Amino acid sequence: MQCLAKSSIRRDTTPMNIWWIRRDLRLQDNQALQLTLQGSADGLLPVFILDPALLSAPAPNRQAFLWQGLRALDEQLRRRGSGLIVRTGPPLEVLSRLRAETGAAQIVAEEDYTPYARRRDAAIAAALPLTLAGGLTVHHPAQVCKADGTPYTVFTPFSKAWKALPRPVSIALAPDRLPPLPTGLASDALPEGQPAMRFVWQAGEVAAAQRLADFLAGPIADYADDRNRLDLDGTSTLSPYLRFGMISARQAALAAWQAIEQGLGRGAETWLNELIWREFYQAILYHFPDVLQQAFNPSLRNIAWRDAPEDLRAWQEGRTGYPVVDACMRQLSGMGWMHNRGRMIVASFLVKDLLLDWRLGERWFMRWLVDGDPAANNGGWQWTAGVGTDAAPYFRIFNPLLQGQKFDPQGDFVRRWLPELRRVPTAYIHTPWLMPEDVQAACGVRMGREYPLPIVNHAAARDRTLAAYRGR
DNA sequence: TTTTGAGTTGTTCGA
DNA sequence: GTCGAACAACTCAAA
Repeated sequence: MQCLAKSSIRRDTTPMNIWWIRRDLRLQDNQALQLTLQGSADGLLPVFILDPALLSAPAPNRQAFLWQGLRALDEQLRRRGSGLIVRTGPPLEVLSRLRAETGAAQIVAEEDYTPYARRRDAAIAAALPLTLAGGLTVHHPAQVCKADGTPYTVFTPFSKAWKALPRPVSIALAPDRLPPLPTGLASDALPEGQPAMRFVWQAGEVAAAQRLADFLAGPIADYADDRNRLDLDGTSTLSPYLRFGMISARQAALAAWQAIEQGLGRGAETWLNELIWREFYQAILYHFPDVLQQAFNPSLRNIAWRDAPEDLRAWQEGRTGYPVVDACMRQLSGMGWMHNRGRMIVASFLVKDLLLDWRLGERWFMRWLVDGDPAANNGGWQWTAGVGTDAAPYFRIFNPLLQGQKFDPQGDFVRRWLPELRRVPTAYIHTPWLMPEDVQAACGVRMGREYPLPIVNHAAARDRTLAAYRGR
């Protein structure tokens, strides 16, 4: 009762519930928010917790995006008569204290499927009245299972079962008005946060909706073909928004279904499939949390990876001597994002040309990606390395020259991210080491000086990798 | 229980 | 230049 006496909060008038915001930074189609409002209490306490266990991981771009998104959410909340409360510390302690301060009854949050989130939530649910709501995915991972109740581990049957489930019919609109915050409730300041690069991402629900509208008005029509082109803006670029729930998976899927009905068939179908891939990897992580530590496929856990820190650094810094690989890596450091085709190219290069452990690449991506999501990132890396569920066949090794020529035919993408190659003729843009001396002189790129020679011979590296995979 | 068909995203080689 | 087959064998999912 001591804390009651000390407290300056009026807690006698309005009973309230806590909306614990984690990766659902939106007011529209937010099941956790709806559930909080539907509870017995009249008051609403939107809370974001700065959890040291999560924020200690180096991810400057994602954090900058998060802070910006929280500011945007705070503004949306204020406009509706509420506001965002920010607190710092281990979530269990923070929530306990907050309940003591305000007399809040229930805590509601959107369910998250990472092993850390599940451990955390289980511990909190054991001590406090925590209710979890769906929303991170369209369908809960436990819903998309085989007839015998076990999870799918192959994409195609998973997607068939996913599509056979009843479609969500409507989304909940953002509430017009929200109950006011109790007076005198302390809130920590949001960190400023410096992104590692000139930030091109506009965070928040409004920006997400705009991005979706732009995608639906243009690129979706040719998505089936153009999504693979590095030199075009053919993708949705919604991944950072989906990562932080600034748009819900359900909103995206509904948009895809509508587009299909409006006759944007092939493009929209392909995009829906990509959304289902996202759900697939969330489900894999949910059912097989160990994938974050080791290969899903037990027979591929003992590949003899090379130990070559110099090669790793060359890959990280984008100076492997393969222009398309280097341009993609510079795109990552330059904008905290990489084209999906690029992710496959550089992942294949790290694993199958350099024969370095896929987990090194997984970690590097998590550090820099603004959309870095443990499930999707891990799924992608295991797929490329050929060690995961439904993995690429061992012999599927990307040839960086062919990939560059196919998906960046004029070299526009390479020139955008590797300005040192701007004057290299298109005929040599993906194979600058083949330039004769006079061409090198003419375009001002001397191999080994302005641009590195390839750090590995692809054909030889390919044979090395085939041997390593056979010999495991 | 057994059987059958299928499995995101590629490359290379030889006709 | 284009085209089809080979690259292994295995596991999954469903009948």
